[in-house]
Order: sequence, then C-alpha cells, then structure tokens
Amino acid sequence: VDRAIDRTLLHDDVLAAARALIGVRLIRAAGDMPRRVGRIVEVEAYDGPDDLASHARFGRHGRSAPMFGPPGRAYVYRVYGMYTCLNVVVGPPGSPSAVLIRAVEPLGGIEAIRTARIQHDLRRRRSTRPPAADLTAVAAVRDRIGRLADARLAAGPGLVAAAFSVDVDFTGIDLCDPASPLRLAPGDDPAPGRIPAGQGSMSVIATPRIGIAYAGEPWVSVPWRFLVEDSPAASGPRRRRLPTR
DNA sequence: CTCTAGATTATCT
DNA sequence: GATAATCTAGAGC
Repeated sequence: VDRAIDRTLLHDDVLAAARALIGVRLIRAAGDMPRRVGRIVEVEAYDGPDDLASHARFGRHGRSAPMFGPPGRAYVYRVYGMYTCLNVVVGPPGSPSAVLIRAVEPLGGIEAIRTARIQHDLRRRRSTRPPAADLTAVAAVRDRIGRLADARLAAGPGLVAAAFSVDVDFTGIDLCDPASPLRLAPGDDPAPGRIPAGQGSMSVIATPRIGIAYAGEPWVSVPWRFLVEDSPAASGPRRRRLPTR
C-alpha cells in the first residue's frame, strides 16, 4: 500500500495547493484490475463563493457540498450531461475551494487505462444509439483508443475521470487515505510543483481557466490554470504530433 | 492544421 | 426552462 500525500499540503490557499498538486500521483485501485497510476500535469483552482466561476457561488447545498468540507476529499460532478470531473477539496473546512484535475500523464496500468477509456466511450455511445450491437462502430472506438499515444489517454478533465473510472459516487471520499480506491501519493519530484529533469520541462506555467466564459471579469482572466510546460499529456491540441505506438 | 456543431441530463434560476 | 469547470467527428483550408 502506498503512502498518501501529506494532507497539510492542501491546507494552504487554493493557488498554493493547486501548484503543489502538480507532479502528485493519482492512483486507482479497483478490485482485481491492475493498479492505475498517473502524474498530475494540469490543474485549475476554484476559490470560495466570491469566485464566480466556482460551483461554490451558489452556496453550501446540492452537488457542491463537499467543497465546504475538509481538505483532501474528492468533489466529483457531471458536466454537459455526459462527462465527469474530479476535484480535490482544499483549504480549511468551511472555505469552499477545490482544484480541478485537468490532465494526468499515465505511468502505470496503461492497458487498464485504455480499457477504461474504451468502456467509457462505448457506454456513452450506447445511450444515444439503438441497442443493436453495431460491431463496426464498436471496432472503430476500440481502434481509435488503441491508436492513442499513452500521453493522450487522460489529457482533459473528462478523460481523467474516464481513464481512472471516476464516477460521481466517489464524491466525498478521502483522497489522502491510502486505503481509498482513488488516492493521491507523493511524486518523486525534487521540489513541490517541479518535474524531474528528463521527464520533460521543469517549468510550471499559469494561464487563464478553460470553459468559464460565463463568469465574466476578472474571473475569466485570472491565471489560475497550472500546467507542466510542454507536457504532451496536458489538455488541448498538441504542437507536435506524437507517435501513435 | 483549424473551426464548429451537436450529444445529453443534473442542477441551477 | 436554460445552461454547463467537455469531447469528438467532420468539414474546410
């Protein structure tokens, strides 16, 4: 069993906690499936009720209730009717801040991750298509996922949840408990928020957050998205084409 | 390569 | 009743 991260890492203000989560390992243990492990390479910070991009702006009720709880728990919700997003609750209890895990670089259990991605896509397809087993379409999904480079398997918030089989049932679980089916473990980085040399760039950059245009200024512009510069596993289009294994 | 439409449903006003 | 912390396919260049 792995050691979990030190929860006090998450006691800081939300920006410090978000930065500190870069490089941390996300671990998924599911029954008899091989253990899935990845390195967090991209996050976004959502601050208390004043942040008009945050789900906490509606107050302490409904899906966002875990945000108001103690740090280190998961806040998981469904978005756009079909995707799931994983957050780490941070800050002292009562301060409803959280960090969205936007992208993870797969390190272990990669075939299990691929399988989970395929299952997720097929499940999504099943709800919209007739129940007939459309073997051509199923083969197309398997083929598309099978060709993806490892680094693209969890390169977006909805893809992280799909790759690590995170469902909304997981909201509220303790990610700092080494016995949790989904947990956080320390990376072997030389310093918080830093990536070892040879594993890509050392630097962590900050940009505005994605997909929150509704929040207006200043929230659309504050640089509260943190990512490993040039990481091939970060979300969005890549500059360079990746080998497709 | 970039751009855009459309899928889908819990949660919000 | 409207919208959303997204993603993919397909069209156009």
